[in-house]
Amino acid sequence: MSRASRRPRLVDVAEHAAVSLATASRALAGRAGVSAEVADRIRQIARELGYVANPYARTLAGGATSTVGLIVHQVDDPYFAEIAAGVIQLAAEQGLLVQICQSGRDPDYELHQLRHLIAQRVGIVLISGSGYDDPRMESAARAELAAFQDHGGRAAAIGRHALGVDAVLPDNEAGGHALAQHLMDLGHRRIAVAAGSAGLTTVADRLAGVSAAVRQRGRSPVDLAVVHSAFTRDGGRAAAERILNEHPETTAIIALNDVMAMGVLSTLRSRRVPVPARMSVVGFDDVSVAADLAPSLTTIRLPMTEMGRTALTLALKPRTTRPRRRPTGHLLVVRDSTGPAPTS
Amino acid sequence: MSRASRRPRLVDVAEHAAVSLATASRALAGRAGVSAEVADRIRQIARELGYVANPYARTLAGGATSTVGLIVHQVDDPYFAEIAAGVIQLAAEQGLLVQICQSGRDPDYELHQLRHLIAQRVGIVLISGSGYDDPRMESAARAELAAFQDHGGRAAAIGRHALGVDAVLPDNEAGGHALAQHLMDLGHRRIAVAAGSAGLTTVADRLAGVSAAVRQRGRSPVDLAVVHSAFTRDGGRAAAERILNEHPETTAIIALNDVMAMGVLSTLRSRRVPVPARMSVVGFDDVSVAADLAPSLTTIRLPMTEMGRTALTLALKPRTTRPRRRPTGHLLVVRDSTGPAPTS
DNA sequence: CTAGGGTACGTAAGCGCTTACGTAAGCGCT
DNA sequence: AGCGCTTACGTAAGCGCTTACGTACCCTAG
Repeated sequence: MSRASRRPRLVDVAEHAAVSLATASRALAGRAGVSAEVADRIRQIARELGYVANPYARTLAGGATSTVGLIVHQVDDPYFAEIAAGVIQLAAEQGLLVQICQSGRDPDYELHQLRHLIAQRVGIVLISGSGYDDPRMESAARAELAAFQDHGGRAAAIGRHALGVDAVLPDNEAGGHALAQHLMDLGHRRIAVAAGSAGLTTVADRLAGVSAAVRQRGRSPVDLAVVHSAFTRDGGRAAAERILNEHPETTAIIALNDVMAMGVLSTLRSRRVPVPARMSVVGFDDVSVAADLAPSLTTIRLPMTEMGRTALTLALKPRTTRPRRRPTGHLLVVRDSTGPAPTS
Repeated sequence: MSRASRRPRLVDVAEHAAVSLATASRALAGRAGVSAEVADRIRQIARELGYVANPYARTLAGGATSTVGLIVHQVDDPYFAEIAAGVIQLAAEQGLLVQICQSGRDPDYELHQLRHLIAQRVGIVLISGSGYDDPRMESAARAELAAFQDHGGRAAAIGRHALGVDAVLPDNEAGGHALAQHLMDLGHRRIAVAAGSAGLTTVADRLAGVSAAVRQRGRSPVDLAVVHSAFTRDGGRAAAERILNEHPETTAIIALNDVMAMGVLSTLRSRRVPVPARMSVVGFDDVSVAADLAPSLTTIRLPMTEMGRTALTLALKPRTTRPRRRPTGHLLVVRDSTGPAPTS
């Protein structure tokens, strides 16, 4: 290996400016104790030299850690991809770097990743994905995050509320309610839900909204069948199979997220069930491809990219005594996958 | 803030094991100079204490940097999301963390991100996205990577070959050739290409394959119209508009990637052009949603996730004098978006 | 004119690790 | 027995920063 000149260090800047290390450090950090003109000169020289602080030295010496750890289930799931895009965007604007981990939807592995991230001394942890109904499932992660914050770390959650940290939370219940309402308005009376794994709060909340809407419909009762499966495309396929087999009279399927809806549509296509003529389908999230599916998907729009940005914003603000909660808006987007209930 | 006990440090491990810092360090790094039994004892104690080396201290002291920087255009573009998923997967298996950056398809910003990553002292840089025809566009990045490697950094590229580093490269030309061949076999003689920005090697290569296939068809000549636009869904929409307006006799559109194809399909849908009855459409990449589009997309399959893994694998191997090139397989996947040319 | 206090800067002590070098013990060889 | 070599370990010098503390200096008030 050749050895081109090494990167400039802080001493180089200090020497050029004829000041001490401490002064140079203070000037570049923008801290008090340096006269304005000296600080300007130092910054100028640093720029000319192309000086960039070594983050390892900086962090080791007790400075701020400038990296944010982001945990998602799967980056190539469009829901998480959009969240990640938002986080990365804002991080770049702030000069932060983001370390990304996939939990693969496995709570144990997720905990492992969380520990790993903290062990790697990231300054901020952002965790997305659904929480678990059973509080014991969350308690380990919760404890880990609490200890992390006690050591000065900052954390925020996206779409989960039981972690004891700031969170940005969509109103899953209202969204579920709106979907069911939309279908009932179209005359559907036999509705099936392709739900994600039982035990997930996201599933429970969205489902609760659906049930509530159905229950409010006192007269002309509605049949509601719930089939649990994985929150993935294949999960959606499996759920649709079961719905077609076990609840053949169903006229509308509520998939609890868009990725499942894609699986549902796929199964309906291969089973030659016309959508929406014979079966209406709705999703949840409005991932960007939802509009391009066959047929385009009626769904609840969540501002994923913005959610990612908001979560980082929360984590960047000084911590409050009680965890903050930022609600996100949501919107029913009606497209071509829903239509009037077939008159059998 | 409470101060729960600090994380264990190497001295703690050393003390418990009654050895020196140096010995503990060697044992945990698996380096020579420690007897097997002592090394085992040290590792055992480290495990019990839950010791995890501080990566900042380790790196500062000259140890290996264990973080890989990944540059993509946009994480929520499915092509890049799948690459990222592969990189993150393998990195996790290897105990590495990945820092991810978005270049937003802007060569200047990409260079900025590259510099930032290197300034942050990542150990490995992986760069994806298309290269540029004009070698001067790549030269700055190339120089940056060369200097980086001279300082012991490792780098690999995904889908770009002019960077002077190891690369995993799909055969874009053969893919383009296969697509054109497929359409000509179906009887299409007026083909339009919805190409990404001119100046991108990926575009040029795929286009070259298309042209070659058309040229080889000596008898029964084929009209080929090329429309350049952005490598995005909106770019696909715009290209399709122009094709419909300026080349109304077109019977098949080759979108040079799937994301553009999504835009093309979207435009055809709103313009009520039946696919494939009136117009065949093909894409390139086979992103996971390609099968769920309306209609499902005929395309060239590239193993994106595997490409991500391969790139990291290359970077992890000791460097060779000449940059290595790993070809990737590709496969024509025929679905419902292509059909026989309409007999006008 | 001097005590007290603020400001601007320098000195030096780490942060937690890796590693070059030093040393003592054990080995085989002449 | 004495030599040199290897092996196993310890000592200590950094890596490039931040920051507590120390020291000039200047300004104001008494």
